[in-house]
This record gives sequence, structure tokens and C-alpha cells, in this order.
Amino acid sequence: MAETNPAPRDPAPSAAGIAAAWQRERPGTPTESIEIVTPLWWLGKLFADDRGRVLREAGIDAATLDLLSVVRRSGPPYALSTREIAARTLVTAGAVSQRVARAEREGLVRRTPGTTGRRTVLVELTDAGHALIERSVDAVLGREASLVQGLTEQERAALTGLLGKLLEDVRQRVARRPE
Amino acid sequence: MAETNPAPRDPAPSAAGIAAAWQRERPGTPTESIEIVTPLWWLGKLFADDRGRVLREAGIDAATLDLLSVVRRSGPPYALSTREIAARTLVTAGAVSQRVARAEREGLVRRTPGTTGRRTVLVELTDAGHALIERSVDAVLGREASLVQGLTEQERAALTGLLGKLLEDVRQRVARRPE
DNA sequence: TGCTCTACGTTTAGATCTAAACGTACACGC
DNA sequence: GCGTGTACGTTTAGATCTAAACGTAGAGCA
Repeated sequence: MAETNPAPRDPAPSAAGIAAAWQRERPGTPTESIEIVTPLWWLGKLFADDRGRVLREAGIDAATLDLLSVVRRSGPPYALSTREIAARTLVTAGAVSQRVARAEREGLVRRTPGTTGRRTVLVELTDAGHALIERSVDAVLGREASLVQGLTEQERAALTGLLGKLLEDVRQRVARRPE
Repeated sequence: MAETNPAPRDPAPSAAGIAAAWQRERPGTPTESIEIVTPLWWLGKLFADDRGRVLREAGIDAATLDLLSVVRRSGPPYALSTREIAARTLVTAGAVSQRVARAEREGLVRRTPGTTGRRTVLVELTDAGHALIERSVDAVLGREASLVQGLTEQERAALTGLLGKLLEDVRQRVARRPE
């Protein structure tokens, strides 16, 4: 029998509950970040799992969608170097190499020697790859759009602003490592 | 030579840029969710990677921290069943079993037959495990707290509220799958 | 011209997760 | 009392990722 992560019959765990538990067990624990970082992580997982379900029906997986999307979005001639793809998808170049190998095996992309100097390899969409991404992207983004409808227009705008600000700030703090 | 994900020398990619690219390439693409889901994902990865660095110095990994934390937080007698742990940490029971096996090999936890009926197995903290989590939790949470200082008190409260609301709402929409 | 150094893509080894198959203890109905 | 089903933890197979080792093409420079 399948063993998917059972839907919590208990009241869904809450970030506030976790912070409270730490305070109860270890008064003074610095829990200020928990109610931001934890829901953020849970939401990421919820969206990722849901996206996985949508993609399974579309006959594509998240890694391949990620790859085809970034190339498609870059516009004509729909070709990007491995390194460029790695930087834009937040995975290592090694992983990109493997993803490209898989997608190539399925006939979705093609590797061509980069015309520009350097020893770059361009990853290019085939017609099949182009058709597949065209077919999937609306399904994925449409579903995600429906998932955020619980927030009002104003709330979504506020959330977008706060996430953007936090992202930019955390990036800087993480970049200059100290403290 | 190492091949870590190079810090983007280019301007850091932005969610707004991705949405704009889709609109340019495919006018009408439903991109409303991108500026929420994408930064949310990126922030999750930033926090996770940073946490990994902090933990490496503390001599523990994220999976083990997750395990020890949930047991420690449950309070005396610091023992939880495998199933309970799986539900609270959002990984499958199989993964918990493997995590426990690793932690047990390192002497951080102990498996004891559950006294209560059923065939439950309780995972219990050893003294070493208790000491390790006690030593790590402030480091991790303290670092995270410092990472969210770029937001004002009010902004953090607003973000907490919005994330909480969205989380609850998305959970419901995902639970009753349809639409 | 020839040497060296750097950038880049690929390959490999190892870790960890999920999904599914198991094996078994206990509860429950007959 | 006894079979049957269900809950639970573990094991296994397979997928995918990261980190590191490679191999090589060009750029820069003497």
C-alpha cells in the first residue's frame, strides 16, 4: 500500500505552536524567526508537492520544467549555456548537465556547440520541447494562481513587497558571510 | 576545485523579471502567482543553505537537527513515536526510520518499545543527543533571527500574518484537491 | 610560438529522499 | 477463541542532487 505523507488528522501543526513549545521548554530561546521561516518552508513544500501532481498529469517533472522554462523564457533563439542555466535555476552545473542529458534523451532539447568563442555548449529547445513547455506552463501557473486566491489583491501585493524586501536583504546578509 | 553555486555576478535574478519575461514571450500567461511563489522558494533555499553552514560548524546536519528538535520540543520524557515524528517533520515514515538509524548509530537517540499498547517504537533522546540539541538550537535560531532583522518589527508582524493566512488557505485548497 | 592559467561542461562517488513492498503485532467481529 | 484486517516501523529499489575530480579549450603573456 502506498505510504504518502498522511494528511495530518491532528490539528495542522502551527509555527506559533513550535515557538511556544521552545519557550515552554527553554525560556529565552531566540524564536523570533520561527513564524517567518517555518511557514515559508511549509508553503514552499506545499507548492512544490502540488506542482508535482499537476506536472505528473502533464507528463513532465519539475526538474525538466525548470530547464525548459528558463530556456523558453530567454526568448529566441531559445538557447542558453549550461552555466547560465545553472545560475538561473539555482542548482549546480553538474545537476544541469544531468538534467540536460535526461531531457536530451527524451528529445526535448539539443546540445549545440556555442558559436561564440569560449568552450560553451548551448542547450536549445527542440520542437517537441517547445511544444511541451507551451502545453505545461499555463497549467502550472494557472493552478498556482488559483492557490493564492485566498489572499485579497491588497494582501497579495503586500506579501509580494515584503517577500521581495526580505529576499534582497537576506541575500546581502548571506553574501557577506560575517555575523 | 569546488563547484559551489557561484554567487550571481549578474544582477540577482528577480521574480518580477521572470514574470515580465513570460509576458513578453507569451502575452496572457497567468503570472500572478510568480512574485509570491518564486521569492518564497528562493528564501527557503537561502535559509536552508545558510542553516547548513551553521550546522556544519556545530557538527550536526539538518536532518538530525530536525529529528532531535522535534523530540526535544515535545518535552519530558523526550520520546516520540516514528509516526508522530514523520507527521511533524513533513517527511515520510521511511525517511524517519533512516534518520533515526543514523542518529542511533551516532548515539544521539535510542529506540525503546512503546509502553502503550500498539506496536509503536519510541524514539528517545540520549544524554549526548540532549546535549547536542541544546548546543545547536540557539546557534541556528539566533542566526536566523539575525537574518530577518532587515525587516522592521511591524513588517515582520505583517509578514507573519500574511504567511500564516496563506498557509492555512493553501492547505485547505490542496486538501480538497478539486479545482 | 609556446606555456600557463582559468573557465566550463561532464563524470563520478556518496548522501538522502520518496514510493512501494514487507513483516508483524494488536484490535475487533463473529 | 480465532481469523482477519489494519496500523506501524523497516527495508529496498530507484531517482536526483551536491561536491569534487576531471579533461580540455582558449586567453593572456613572454
